[in-house]
Amino acid sequence: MAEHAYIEDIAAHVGEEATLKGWLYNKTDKGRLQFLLVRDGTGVIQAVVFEDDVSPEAFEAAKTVTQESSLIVTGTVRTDKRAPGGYELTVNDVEIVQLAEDYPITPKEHGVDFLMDRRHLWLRSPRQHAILRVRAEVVRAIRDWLDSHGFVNLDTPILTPSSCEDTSTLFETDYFGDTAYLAQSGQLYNEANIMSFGKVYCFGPTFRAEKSKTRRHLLEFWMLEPEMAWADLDECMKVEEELVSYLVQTTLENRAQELKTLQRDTTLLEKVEPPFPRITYDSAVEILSRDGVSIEWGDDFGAPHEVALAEHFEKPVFVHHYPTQCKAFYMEIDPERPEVCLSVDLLATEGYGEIIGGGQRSASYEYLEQQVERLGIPRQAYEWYLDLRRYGSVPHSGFGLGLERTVAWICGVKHIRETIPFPRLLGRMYP
RNA sequence: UCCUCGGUAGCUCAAUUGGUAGAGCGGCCGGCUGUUAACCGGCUGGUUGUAGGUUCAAGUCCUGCCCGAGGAGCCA
Repeated sequence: MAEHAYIEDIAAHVGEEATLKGWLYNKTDKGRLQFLLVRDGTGVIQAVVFEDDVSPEAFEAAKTVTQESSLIVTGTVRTDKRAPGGYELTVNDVEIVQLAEDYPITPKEHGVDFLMDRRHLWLRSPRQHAILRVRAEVVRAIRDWLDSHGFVNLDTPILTPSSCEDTSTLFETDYFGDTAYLAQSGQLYNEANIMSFGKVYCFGPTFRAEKSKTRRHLLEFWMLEPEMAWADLDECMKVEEELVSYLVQTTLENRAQELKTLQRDTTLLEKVEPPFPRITYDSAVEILSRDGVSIEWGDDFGAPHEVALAEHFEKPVFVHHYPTQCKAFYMEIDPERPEVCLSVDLLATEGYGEIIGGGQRSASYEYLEQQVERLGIPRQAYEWYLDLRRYGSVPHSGFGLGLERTVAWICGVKHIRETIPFPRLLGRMYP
């Protein structure tokens, strides 16, 4: 293919002739003057075609080209205050590569159902493009930060054997006669990995067959799970706030244009720096009862509680020491108060709720053995996990960060479905 | 799974107390050298989700079903 320029680099081509390859985003027909808004994945530029400047064939192409047709335009790059973006192409040739007919998504309003059925095309819209660029930035930042802070990336399996008492929230698949389940978490495997590598993380898709139908849930979502040997609850929180602050600040810096497209008010995001406020579950319950949001000690927080709590803070807030009964079986209990455990959730600002759940894991063979027995979990499936406490057990902590929830928060988008290219939702697996 | 709301033109919606189904956008034709979701004139558009029921008459009222949205629970 012949060399061509990209719109994001267009400033370097001012005064030169450039060839752009892309798609027609929109067009204004002024008769002898055609304004073509061309996008190429890296940006959008206005290409101006004047009848006297081009061949009759090229002008005809400009006049008849339709929304989302693929095209190649050649022209001189200029700065122009009248142009959206500040740069403009004075065209001397237009070639239609493929003429799109009746592209369904117009620049006007559409409903959710209509757009979701056309997700493969919706991805081209400026807003979706901006959100997914932010997603890619957050992913890059996650890896950058962890890789440069001593974490080893060791991904964990997606096909896993039955390992809990309740398989109702697991997707089931055939494993040559055995039953395999799609992973809900890589954490247990991470715990094995840290005993070899110290600090590790896995980052990949996880699956929950929950019949959740809310703006915060996907059946398939991406979760980052760092795990650290020799880290207690406090160190866990420090890593979380450092990481989250880095993600937010990096995105503010590198994706300012996209956040502007999304009309994101970044006032609160700019304040996201360590340390984050830390409150215990007990004081969270107190705050909530003062607010008149009913909660009984021992109950886990629902979405309304998380929103009400977060409203008291201008930064994400840690809630730690949850009741042991409402957290996972492997959480370390507080030696002073066994009714609470060394767990911590991070609640985002502005009503986005929980973006991280984690804490210190139990290092005790005896306690975990009891837990497995008490909950009626098949012991055989956990023998390897118990081994980790038999051969050099150490205090350790880790957490899971929901990528899509984090991206939704940073972008300020209402629904998580827009933060992943092809969301898997209750009752929706197409396209 | 439960609660609430909805389904009318390609899209977004309107349609009075049950009385001839409408607008904007899109598309098509024409006009314009500075448009920013352009504007101006014309044309094009319908098995009102589905199956029954009530009625002289149903988009409108009743019942079942299907589909969607918002919320709850659960969680990242």
